[in-house]
Amino acid sequence: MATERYNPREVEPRWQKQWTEDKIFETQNDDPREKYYVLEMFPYPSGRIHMGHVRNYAMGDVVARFKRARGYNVLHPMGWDAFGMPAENAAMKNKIHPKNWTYENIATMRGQLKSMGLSLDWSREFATCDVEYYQHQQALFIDMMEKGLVYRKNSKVNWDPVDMTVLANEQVIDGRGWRSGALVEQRELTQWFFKITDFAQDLLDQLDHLDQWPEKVRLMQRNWIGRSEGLTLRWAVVAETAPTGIDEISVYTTRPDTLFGASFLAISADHPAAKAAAEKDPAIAAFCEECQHAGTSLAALETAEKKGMDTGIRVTHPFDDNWQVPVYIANFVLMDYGTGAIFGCPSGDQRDLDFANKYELPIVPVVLPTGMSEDAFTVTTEAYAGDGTMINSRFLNGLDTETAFQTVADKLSSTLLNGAPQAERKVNFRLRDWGISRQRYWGCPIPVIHCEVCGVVPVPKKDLPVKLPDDVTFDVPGNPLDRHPTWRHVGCPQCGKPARRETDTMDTFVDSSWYYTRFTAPWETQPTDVAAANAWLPVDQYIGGIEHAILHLLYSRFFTRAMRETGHVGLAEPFKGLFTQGMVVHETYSRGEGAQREWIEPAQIRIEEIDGKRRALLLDGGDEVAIGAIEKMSKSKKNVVDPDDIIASYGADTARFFVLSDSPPDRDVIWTEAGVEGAHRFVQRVWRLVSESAEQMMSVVSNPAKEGEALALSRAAHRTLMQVQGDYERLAFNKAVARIYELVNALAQPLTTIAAGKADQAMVEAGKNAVEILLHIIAPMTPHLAEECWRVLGNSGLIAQATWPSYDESLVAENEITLPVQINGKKRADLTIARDAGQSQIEEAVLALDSVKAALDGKAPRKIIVVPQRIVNVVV
RNA sequence: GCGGACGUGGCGAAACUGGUAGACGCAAGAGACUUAAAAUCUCUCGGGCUUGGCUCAUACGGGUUCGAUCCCCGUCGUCCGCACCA
Repeated sequence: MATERYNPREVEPRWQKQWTEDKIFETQNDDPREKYYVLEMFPYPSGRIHMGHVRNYAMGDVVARFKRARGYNVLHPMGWDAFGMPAENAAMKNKIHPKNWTYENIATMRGQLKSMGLSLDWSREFATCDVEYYQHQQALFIDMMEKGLVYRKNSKVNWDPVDMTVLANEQVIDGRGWRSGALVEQRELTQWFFKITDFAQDLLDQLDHLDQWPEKVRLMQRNWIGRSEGLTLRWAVVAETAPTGIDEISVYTTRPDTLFGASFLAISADHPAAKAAAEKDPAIAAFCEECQHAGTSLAALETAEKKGMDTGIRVTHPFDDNWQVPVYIANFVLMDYGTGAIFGCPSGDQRDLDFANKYELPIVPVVLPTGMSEDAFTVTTEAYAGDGTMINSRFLNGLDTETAFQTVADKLSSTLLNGAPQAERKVNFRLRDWGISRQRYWGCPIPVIHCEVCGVVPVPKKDLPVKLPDDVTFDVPGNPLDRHPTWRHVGCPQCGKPARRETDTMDTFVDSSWYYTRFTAPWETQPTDVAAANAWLPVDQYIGGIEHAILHLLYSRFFTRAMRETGHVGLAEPFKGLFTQGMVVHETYSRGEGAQREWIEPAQIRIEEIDGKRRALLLDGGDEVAIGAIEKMSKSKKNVVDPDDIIASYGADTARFFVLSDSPPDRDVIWTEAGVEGAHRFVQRVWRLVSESAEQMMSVVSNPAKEGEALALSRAAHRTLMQVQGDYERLAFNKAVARIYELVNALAQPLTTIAAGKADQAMVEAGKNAVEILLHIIAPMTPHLAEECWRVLGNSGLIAQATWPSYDESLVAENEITLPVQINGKKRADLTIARDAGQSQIEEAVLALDSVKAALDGKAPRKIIVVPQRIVNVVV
């Protein structure tokens, strides 16, 4: 009867081997059962998995195993988001080829994931840097080109003159390249763009129907798309002030109602009128230059002074030919939003007001806040941007802002200027088209050829893939594809003359925008097997970090739409359910101050409590170090715990169980050594209780008790089964864990009695039934432990393939309930009564209680409130 | 600046979204077993008091309600997203 301690180092690999040999997680597309697609955001192969991965994949695995037990045909695949800059950085630093670096990392991380015992279908695995994958991405690109969803245009980019590359905005820190530290220049380059703005309205509208997404994410996307309704309004330039070729300036406004409050126009330094004015006036040219070199960093934007310069240009007010308005170049006007020009109404916009005060422009209040008198209302330093009644606005006076908006829009839409309507209603989006050109080697080559005669020619599909050449060097900065001796030279597919390949590669976000579709038929010779994609998609449950709330998820939503337009899938929304998990965080330890500060790894520390205060001491030498803030695990703060170490010392089940317990899954979880030990104690306890009693239970039938001593045990098991089932459906893993602890606590006594051979037949049968339920509900979280316990109970099959048990209704429902009894809203007593007792029966019983009698003191109660199955409140 | 979320014991958190506040875990304390330690088991564990009971307590101040951690108004604090978007 005495059993050994549970040894995960021996047990876990054994079951992993069995699962692999039996191929039980390999999913068939022709399986007739109802489908369920669960997916965790695939990892970037940076080198080793971290605790964030463990948490992410543990959650997905619980869902996959649970749904499988519930009878679904579950698709749970894994792959690698394998293109990107770190591989090239490693190449430059360590003289290793990006391809080797990447595939070596994948091999390492695959092994690590396998040691977690995840129920993944490894037969569908791929990496985005596999030619077999990116060739299809190139085909998609060509199809999208044909549908007009791809185009080229000149665009301003952040250019790092040292690394000789374009940088993303996130890679520019305080105006300098994040790697080189060089001052970043603004350069105009011809870049490839995806027309995501074609779908702006639909991407916005469909957010309302994504009801299994976190509200937070939907809101972030809504803001990012940034829809606004307004007017483009053309202002005639006063002829004698006009630069060459400029006879009107078009502005975008969401507040045409405030048109009579206009005191200036402001245009971007990149606006054609500004450029024209600059040609004539060196001072203006100098100002434009200054605007263009202004820092793009957050700090620079925050503190940047609003600056402007009068161009000398004057425009005529749309409603008054005798009213001239000055045109300024302003450093805060963006060329790529609206028309690159605005009209300023100082009384209604704080920024316009600051500008007007600085350059002594008129401030005319035009909107009177409701409930204020016109005499008392002035605008000096604080603008009023709200709604109200129009004043100082001629024919608009007395109208509300909304009516005034429509009046102005109607009038100017039917007024002609230079032969066209002076204004047009216009919906604008903040969302910009997606620039995908990257001047990098380690990415998917953009499959086009530049021919001097034919222009831009897509690579014919029969010539795909455009493979990355292997023989590249990284000893000098810049894009190795650009300086490759032969790769870029190619014959034009149309005219046959010498031409050159596009050397830009695609943004890695393109790779991750459709991988979930590829998983549905990774063997297919086309990008997708449409039938398979339509059958599996949408992903029922997608799980990943909140950091992808906007870009990855929005790009994927766009891509599915683009793939629908090109006939590769039949739906628009790829992810039905989305869950954003919290991070794994850890205390930080350090010694020293300021620049001398040295961060210390948790593995080198032991925690002791001295005089009631937690202290961190170095293992080596025992010096005390400072305990710092709890932060996201990061290499720089050294507060990382390596999953390999945890799995080696405690096993995968303990690691999985711990990251799922304690914190709600969408919140951060604090990694502590004590917490892990707690999880490990649980694993050991379950093993001990089950293995010690298994021999007694092995030969009996599993049977819940309906009466007698064992009833409580059966009730606890079946109630827990019902609750945990609900918790898993809602991804409330922490609650499931709490209830499982409760059940194990309830099982401890009976199982000990059974193990000692002192229990009667009914108890042993009920015990076996309860243990089986326990194993089923822990199996998704701690699959190896469940499998091992399942075996010692005498089962020959795998619990990973067993069907989820159903709970017995009669054991879940209580015949008698205990109602709390309140007097004036404060709990004073309990009342145990039949579950189906009627209102009057309950009232009678309540009035008979001693404490109620005492409180009433012979008087009748004012009111008795009975909430069925909940509570009774007596109002005295 | 705009938008959003959150605030409950020493700590992570529960409370079926208006019905017994603190389940479960961690930490701590006491005890049992042991030559000893580990492991295991039992008990205590928000504050106060006149302690078999009463009372206060869910950031703070109000309100609605028979009843508020939950709804409403205000204040403070923390975190997140966007950020010159016209």
